[in-house]
Amino acid sequence: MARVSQEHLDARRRQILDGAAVCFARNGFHATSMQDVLKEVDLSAGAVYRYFSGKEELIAAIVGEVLGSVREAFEDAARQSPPPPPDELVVPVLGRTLAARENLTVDGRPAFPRLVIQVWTETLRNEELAALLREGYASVRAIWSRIVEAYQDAGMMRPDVAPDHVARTMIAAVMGFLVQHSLFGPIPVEVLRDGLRALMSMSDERTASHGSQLG
Amino acid sequence: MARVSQEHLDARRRQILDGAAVCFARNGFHATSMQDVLKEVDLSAGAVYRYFSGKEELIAAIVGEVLGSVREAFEDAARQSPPPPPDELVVPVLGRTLAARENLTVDGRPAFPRLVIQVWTETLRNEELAALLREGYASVRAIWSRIVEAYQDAGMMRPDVAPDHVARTMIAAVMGFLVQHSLFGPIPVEVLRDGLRALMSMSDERTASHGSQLG
DNA sequence: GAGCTTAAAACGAACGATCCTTCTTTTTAG
DNA sequence: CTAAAAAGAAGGATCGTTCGTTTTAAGCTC
Repeated sequence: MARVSQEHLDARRRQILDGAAVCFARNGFHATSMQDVLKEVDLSAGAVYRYFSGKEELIAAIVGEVLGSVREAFEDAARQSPPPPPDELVVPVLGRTLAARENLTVDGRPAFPRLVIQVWTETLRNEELAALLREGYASVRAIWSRIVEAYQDAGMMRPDVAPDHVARTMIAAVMGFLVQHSLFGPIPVEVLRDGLRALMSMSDERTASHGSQLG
Repeated sequence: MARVSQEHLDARRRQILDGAAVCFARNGFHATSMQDVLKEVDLSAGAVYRYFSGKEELIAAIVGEVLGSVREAFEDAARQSPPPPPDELVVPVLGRTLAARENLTVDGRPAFPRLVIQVWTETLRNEELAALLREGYASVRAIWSRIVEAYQDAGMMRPDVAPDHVARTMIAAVMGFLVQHSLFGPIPVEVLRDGLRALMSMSDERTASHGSQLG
């Protein structure tokens, strides 16, 4: 094809990104060869290298997309008003995250959660990508801290804990759930929701004095 | 050296494992070349291949050790009697995990948490290692479920949530904390402890009827 | 609108580099 | 002196990438 429509070019680029994403989710970035990718997307080297300057750029593009999707999932969930309690806040975050790129699968399982872990390891060796991750993390952390402050202001939560610490704890729970999802297969989101709900039911008797006027 | 003492053989094996672990924590298993490992441990190929049949076996050995250490950390913490509440249970788990292989560092930072993430990705592509991970996870999950049952039996936690769900949630929190530690640098364990403590202080008003007789 | 033109798009063989591993040689400890 | 341990050059395979060739589709001509 020559002098092809912009839509075709975009579709090709996406085709390559999707095929590469599947390969990377299956085997990781560096155990996946370019030949693997070429076979998966059913294109020749010449075709792929027209759209991406090399493997590095392909990886960077995918990492960027994945980080963006996760960040959006966290930020969108936090946009709800009024902010739902933690156990319910976690549902839309994971819902959106697990639904991301649902069309891409690795032996019948969604590829995206696997991709997330792979992306984490890649940020460990690529400072540029690490900076991107840090930026998104900082943003999410700040937004979620606001929600925690709301909990405290409403007397729903003891006020003597730094909101940031609670935010990081909640983010950790979501991350860990995502890991379990990747490593052990699909888990209903309700597992985490109910788990948090149960934790929330534990009256803390050691320093019980906080705003909630007990009925 | 010829006809060398058993201790020397053991020390060599450990030297190789430690050097390789640092390399793998830095760059991942498959972006690390054998030459990288050889340079790190300051040995020749002939020496290393006397102790390990190849890269694959080296990876498997390290993955096994890492999974074992993490599993021990989780199980040991659960052995405390009486079982501490979640926020305090989490402290020894992370303490032991973060202290594992503390002598190994990647540019000044502990290598072990990074290694954990790398291990996860490796289990995604190696069914044998995946089985090992599943086994350890199942064991930890069962043991932690017991602790949750104790919470419920003592009236500290609402009894209408499956203990396994709570166990998985707590494990998720620890895993996620570990991820944050790897990706963003050292975090005091108190962050997670206080975060959980705050969550535990949230009286769940929707279905408040559970055993704890509010004083 | 059929056929030709042409430049873009895709192909795929092949290159140098690097990979993991082997194997011969050298060194070393008992 | 001897056999184990370590060395390190080199083999074969595979890697990412390039580049000359072929195919294709949009535009032009008649």
